[in-house]
Amino acid sequence: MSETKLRILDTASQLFTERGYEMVGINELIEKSGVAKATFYQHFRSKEKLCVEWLKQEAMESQQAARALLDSPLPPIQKVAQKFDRVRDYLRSSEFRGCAFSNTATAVTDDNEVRQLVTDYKAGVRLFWQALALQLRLDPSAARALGDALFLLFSGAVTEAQNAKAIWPVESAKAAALVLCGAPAAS
Amino acid sequence: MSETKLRILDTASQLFTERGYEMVGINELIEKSGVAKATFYQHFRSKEKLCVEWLKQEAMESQQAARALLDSPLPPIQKVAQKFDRVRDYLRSSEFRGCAFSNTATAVTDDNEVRQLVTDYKAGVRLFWQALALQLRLDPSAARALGDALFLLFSGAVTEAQNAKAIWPVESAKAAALVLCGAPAAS
Amino acid sequence: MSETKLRILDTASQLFTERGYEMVGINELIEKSGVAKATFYQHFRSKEKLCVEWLKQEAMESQQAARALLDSPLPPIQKVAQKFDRVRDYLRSSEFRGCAFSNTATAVTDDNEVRQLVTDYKAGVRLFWQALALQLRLDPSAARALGDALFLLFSGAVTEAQNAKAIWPVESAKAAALVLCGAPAAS
Amino acid sequence: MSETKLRILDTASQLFTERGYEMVGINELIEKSGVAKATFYQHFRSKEKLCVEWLKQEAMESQQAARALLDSPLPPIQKVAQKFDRVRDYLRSSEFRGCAFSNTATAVTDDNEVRQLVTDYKAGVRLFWQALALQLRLDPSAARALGDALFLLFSGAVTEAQNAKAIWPVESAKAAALVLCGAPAAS
DNA sequence: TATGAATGAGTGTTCATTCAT
DNA sequence: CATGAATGAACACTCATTCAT
Repeated sequence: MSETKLRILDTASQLFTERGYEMVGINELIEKSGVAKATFYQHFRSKEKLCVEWLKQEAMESQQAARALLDSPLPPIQKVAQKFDRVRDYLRSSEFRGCAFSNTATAVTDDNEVRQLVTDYKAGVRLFWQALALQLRLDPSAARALGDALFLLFSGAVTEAQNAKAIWPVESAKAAALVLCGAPAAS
Repeated sequence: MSETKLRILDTASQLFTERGYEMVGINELIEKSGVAKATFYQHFRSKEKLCVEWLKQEAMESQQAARALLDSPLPPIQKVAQKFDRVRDYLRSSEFRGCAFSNTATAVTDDNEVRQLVTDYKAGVRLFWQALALQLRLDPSAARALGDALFLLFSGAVTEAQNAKAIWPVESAKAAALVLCGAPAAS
Repeated sequence: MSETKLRILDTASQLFTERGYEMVGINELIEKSGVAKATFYQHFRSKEKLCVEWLKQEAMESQQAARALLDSPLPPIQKVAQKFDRVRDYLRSSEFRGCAFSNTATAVTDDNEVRQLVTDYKAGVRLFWQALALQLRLDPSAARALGDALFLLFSGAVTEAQNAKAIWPVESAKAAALVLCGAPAAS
Repeated sequence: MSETKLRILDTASQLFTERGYEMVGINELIEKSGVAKATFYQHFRSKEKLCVEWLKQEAMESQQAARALLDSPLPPIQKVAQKFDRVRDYLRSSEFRGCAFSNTATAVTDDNEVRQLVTDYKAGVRLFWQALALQLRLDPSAARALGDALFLLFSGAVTEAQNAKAIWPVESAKAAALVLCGAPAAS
């Protein structure tokens, strides 16, 4: 990937994260990237393709972090706690902009490459939580149920932190998650 | 409220719900409403004001349903179940478009009347879940924690049902909610 | 003239004077007048007709004042001075909005009732200055020349006071006018 | 300056001069210029910025002519006469559209870049007349007074030529100007 | 006479995209 | 590989005016 293309992608990542896919125009994007408009279109066939590449990159990074956490030697219950702590830090640092995938999905039509990407990404995240739940309990059926519950708690926490511009949803969700995992409730 | 204004508001409600606030232009809106552009602007000072009226109406209906459920003679645990069942039916009927408030919030800048409306609405929903939790347990502190957990599970279920275009998140969230409420787990 | 019509005309007079004919919309006009839109159009066939009635009224008042000044027992040279003093006071009180007729003429097409009104009004003003000049000197030809000069000085003073948002053009024009009239120059 | 931008500016100059800044819409402008709307906005950030560029160009040309006249070896009294003769020719050729700066000032709000441009331009013209007066008389104070008188006579002549669609105001003002300059009156 | 509701034609501006070089 | 210039279609919004009652 050329240095120019990377610079555009970085700029896009920053702007899309900050304000959302459709609140960022091509003009601002190329200006902040320092490239000409035609140069942009040489690297990305359309704004939507740029969005796709951005989300693919985000998905890759997210999946690597997820795998690393799964493979780490921490006790599973602490992995759960860490996941919430990390998103708390991320939300604080990003002015509570929430989940890039969920947010972007609201801005595109249904029969759309971006939509498919979101669906696939979310399916992957769900699998992560189920795998993590498997590390907690041996019964596969119960693990799936617990994993889904944790996934949904986590998703709700991110969404409502974005809506409230506050961190309490993450803390509350973390507490509930630990309860569901069988840990003694924190005060 | 005049019949024309109601017709515009109904059209807007449908289009905004289906495709989101900023994916719907004034031109389409007035065409589908069957009114002239100037007629629209005689009833709504701006597109954003229309959005505000739409969300206010949605909030009112939602709050009335919430109050009715709280006041109903059902056992509290069944009220929790019903809440999830209702959103399941709604999501099915609306092609999984998710929460109008969360979705709209992603499409507006931060210092904005719409944003405030979303924040206020969500605060109201949170209070609903806490009140419902209070009907389950006597300890107010535990009730608040449970209420928040249910609120976040519910929110996550709606978000991920929208992302997956599937109903399983609602069912899974409902099951987890019942577990948190102390009910014996359903299969 | 009905009381309603008068109220509209008064409001128009104020708004047109303050901001100019085309910077004032019908909507603002009827709102500030406190009448319904259809009521406005019952009294004035169009915005342009309103403009015509406004200018006619302005012209009448102006001509009455001019006649009164001509007929007053003051020494002619003092009448000249007074004319400049009065416009100075008017400009100060109106935030230097200048001549309603000249300003309005710039905002309408050429083959237009308003344009004709402006032309006629200005011809009247020119005659006023010539009549005043006649009171100063007996030679009719020289009086016409002096009258025109005073007319143009006066017009330039009003225009440039408006452009500069300052009163000096009126004072300078007055001084030059007095010189032209044969008075000893003021310092 | 690109050829396209120049074409737009030329078209604007012509239309604004003929009918005034706000009587000319962007649509007509681009159609007469033969460019697409977006092309226009690539060259001018707004209609107002176009106006600014137009007036700046007009001001530059005017100032160059003024300087050239001041520097010419003509007797000062003939420079005065020439100034009036030139504006007479211009008014005839432009259907008596008058002063672009004065006319435009009536069409914009007060706290406005265009307004400032007008004020500055007019201050420059005033200085021109004062400088010209200085070439006639040695006493600086009297020169300032004479310069202002000539400036206002000139301005009034242009305004009233526009209102009357006639050339006599320029001729009368010229005659008066020569009188003020101490020349023997022309018939 | 007075009005509330409706309108067609326009305003200035921005969008993502393409072309010729 | 990069660019400056151009574009059609859409954007949200306002204009002066008219209609039915």
